[in-house]
Order: sequence, then C-alpha cells, then structure tokens
Amino acid sequence: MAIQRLNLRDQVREELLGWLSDGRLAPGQRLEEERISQALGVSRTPLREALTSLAADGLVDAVPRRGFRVPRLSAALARDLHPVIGSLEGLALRLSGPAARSLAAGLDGLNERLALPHLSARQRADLDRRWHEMLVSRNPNRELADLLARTRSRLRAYAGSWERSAAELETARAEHAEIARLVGAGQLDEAAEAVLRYWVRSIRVVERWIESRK
Amino acid sequence: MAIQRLNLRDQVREELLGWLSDGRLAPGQRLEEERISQALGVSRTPLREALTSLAADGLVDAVPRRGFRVPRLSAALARDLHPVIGSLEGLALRLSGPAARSLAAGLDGLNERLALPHLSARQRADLDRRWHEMLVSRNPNRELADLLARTRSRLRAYAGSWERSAAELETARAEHAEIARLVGAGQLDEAAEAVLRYWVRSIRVVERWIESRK
DNA sequence: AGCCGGGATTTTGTATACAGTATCCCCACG
DNA sequence: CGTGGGGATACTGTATACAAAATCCCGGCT
Repeated sequence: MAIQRLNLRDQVREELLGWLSDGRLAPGQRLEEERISQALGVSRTPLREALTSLAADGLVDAVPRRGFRVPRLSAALARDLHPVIGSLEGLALRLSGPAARSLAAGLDGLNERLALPHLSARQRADLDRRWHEMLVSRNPNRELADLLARTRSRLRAYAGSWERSAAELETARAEHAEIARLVGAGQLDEAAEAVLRYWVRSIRVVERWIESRK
Repeated sequence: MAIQRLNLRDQVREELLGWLSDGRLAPGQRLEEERISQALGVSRTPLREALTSLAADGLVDAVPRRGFRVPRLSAALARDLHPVIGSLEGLALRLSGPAARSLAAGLDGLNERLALPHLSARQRADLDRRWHEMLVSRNPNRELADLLARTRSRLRAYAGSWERSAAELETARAEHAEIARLVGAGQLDEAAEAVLRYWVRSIRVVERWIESRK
C-alpha cells in the first residue's frame, strides 16, 4: 500500500529539493514566491510552508521581511558540516554490525567507476553520493539515516559543480578503497576513523575550489 | 546589536518550543490550530508555518489531513537518538581543543549539585541539560552546536518526567565525573568515547522508565 | 560619471474565506 | 449491552485579500 500522498506542502517540498540539487535554484538566488507558486501551479500558502520546512533543515535561508534565499556556497559551511557528516557516517558504519562486510564488493565496484576519466562532474558527484549511501545502507538506525541524508543534502550545491584534478581523484579513490577494505575486513571502528578523515581532508578540496571561483 | 525579531512565525515557534518543554503540550496530544492560534493571539497562518518548521526538525509529527501532534515517547526514539547525540557531543569535545580543559571545574561543580538528594525531577533534568551544554560549550563548530541542540530538544519530553533511582543517580554521577576528569586532563578522544558510552547506557534507563509507565 | 533621494512597484507577512475530509455523537439494530 | 451506520460538527489544507516593508527606477545634485 502506497502511503497516500496528497499534501501540496510535501509535494512542493520534494519538487524544490529537486530544483535545489539540479541547479535550477542557484546559490544566492532569491526565491520569489509568486513566481515559483505560479510555476508550480499552487498558491503561495503551501509553497511558503514548504519553504519554511526547508529553512528549518538549513536547505534555504529565511531572512525576516526579505523572504527565502538559496544559501551561498561557503567554505565555512563545508568546514562545519564535513566533520559532522564524517562523524555520523562513522557512527552509521559502527552500528551496521557484521552485515557491513558484504558491502565491500559493491563499494569497490562503484569506486572503480568513480575513477573513470571521462565522467562529467555531475556524474562523478552522483557516483560519489551513491558510494556514501551504500556505505551506510546497513545501518539500522532510522533517525541517524534521516539526519545524515538531510545534512548531506545541505552540500548539494557543491556537488556536480567542480572538476577535480587527477591527483585529487586518485587520492579520493585510494581513500575509498581503504575504507572499503576495512569494511570488508569487519574493522568498522577503523573504517569509521578513515571515513571521518576523508571528510575532514576533503574540506580543503572545497576550500580550494571556492577560492578559485573568486 | 539585537537581531530584529519581527516574524510571528519565529516567535510562535519559540513559544511552542517552550510549551513542549514545560509540558503544556503533552506527548500524543493533538495540536488544534484554531485553539492554539487564539491562545497566542495570531492567525492560523503563522502558526501553521511554525508547526511546519517544528515538524521538519522532528519536534512534532505531521499527519496528512490530520494535522500536527506531539510525538509520543518511545523507547525506539531513545535507542536511535542517544547514540547520535553521544556521537555529536563526542565530536564537539574533540573539536574543542585545549580550551576544553578549563571546563573541568565547572563540570564538577554542576555534577555535585546534580547528586544532591532533594532535587525534583525537573530540577535534575535542568542541571543535567546544563552540564551537557557546558561540556560542548568550547566547540567552535556552529553547525554542530545547532544540530546538537535541535537533536537533544527532541528528547525534551523525557526530561523532567522521571524519578531516577539512587543507584542510577550514582552511576550517572560517576560517569559525569570520569568524563570531566578526562576533559581536565586534555584526553578529549577518551572523553568522547566516555560520552558516547554514557548516552548508549542511558538508553536502558529510558527503556525501563517507559516500560514502568505502561 | 557617480551618488543620493523619493515615489512607484514589487514582495513579503498575516489574516480571512472556503472546500473537502476526519471526527464525533447518537440512534437503530442485533 | 455492544456495534455499526449516518449525519452533524470540527478541523485541516489551500486559496485569496490586504497592509506594511523592501526593492527598484529615475531624476536631480555634486
């Protein structure tokens, strides 16, 4: 039985999430309610409720009397969020138990595709996202999974935006492989540490990319 | 400079947060919009926006066509959230750096007051909250602090509700003291581990309490 | 040319109206 | 006495209206 899904607020929220990740809503952009509500064919009321809920999760900014905006990319955000995500992914791994071991093969498969040279930035970001989703897919803690998904989605604006250098790609590939190896060996504590290190190290990649944009 | 704060939505949200933590909104209770909006002297529009934002944070449940309800207490929620909070507090500690060492004295002071026998459950919950707030107060990561505060507030319904046994009080006191000792010694990794253990162990306290309520 | 000011225009925030659904109550029936 | 149905009632979800604030535009000044 599919859950009955008639609630414009939630439908609009889903739609806006899509717009945020596919770039139809660009960082820094103002969200004009009338325009968006007309584009969606709904009134401003459910749209504002959807925006309010996105604001509560940090996916949009709400400034009193100035409405909603898409948050700008900032190195500060990456510096704050990356350790949080790394920590939560580590916890998710440790809670996965022995079931995690069977993930190693799938992780390696995705990682090899990630290393292919001809991919677009967006394709690579997509594979990366799927790799990390798979990594925590055995975690039984539903609240943790939700929180992780919502927190990671706050970085959506970065995903698919940058081209990484060959050296950077190789470093990331090696780290992913090492994490997968530890997972396959059942060394979840060590894997969790490696995941956190990966996220902390990748802060610098974001910083460099933002710096280069200026 | 105080931030200009004219936004009924946000004011209502703050007010409802207070109602949630002081028990004026009880777990399981239906949130009748007309009644609440009248009690607050605002229309349903900003109230619904506030409720929507609380729902996004998991502080209320939203059921389509049935409005909003205060979530019921559940052992499952504690089982999921306690490890998350423990993990985040541990991260916050590790990010605090040497500045954390100076916290030890204050933590010990609060911990001694926590052990006093004559406190009400609510007073004890309040001291406990302050102890954990102090523990992470040197953390420079703003996003982490926000996330931690919001996640912990989802447990508000438990706080101040139960009377703990003398044995339980003594166990908690000893764990707090051990964490404070490690913090004072600058052993933040070990302190982080101890914090996580504390939160995981205290799941059982919640479980027993919920069981005894039935 | 750049900048300031002020009025027109747009946009947000809040209230209200209304349709459709859930809830409740009461009575008939077993 | 319990149970099921049906209508009245209450409540939610959405649209629309309106006031106040922000933004934009343009002309005058330095």
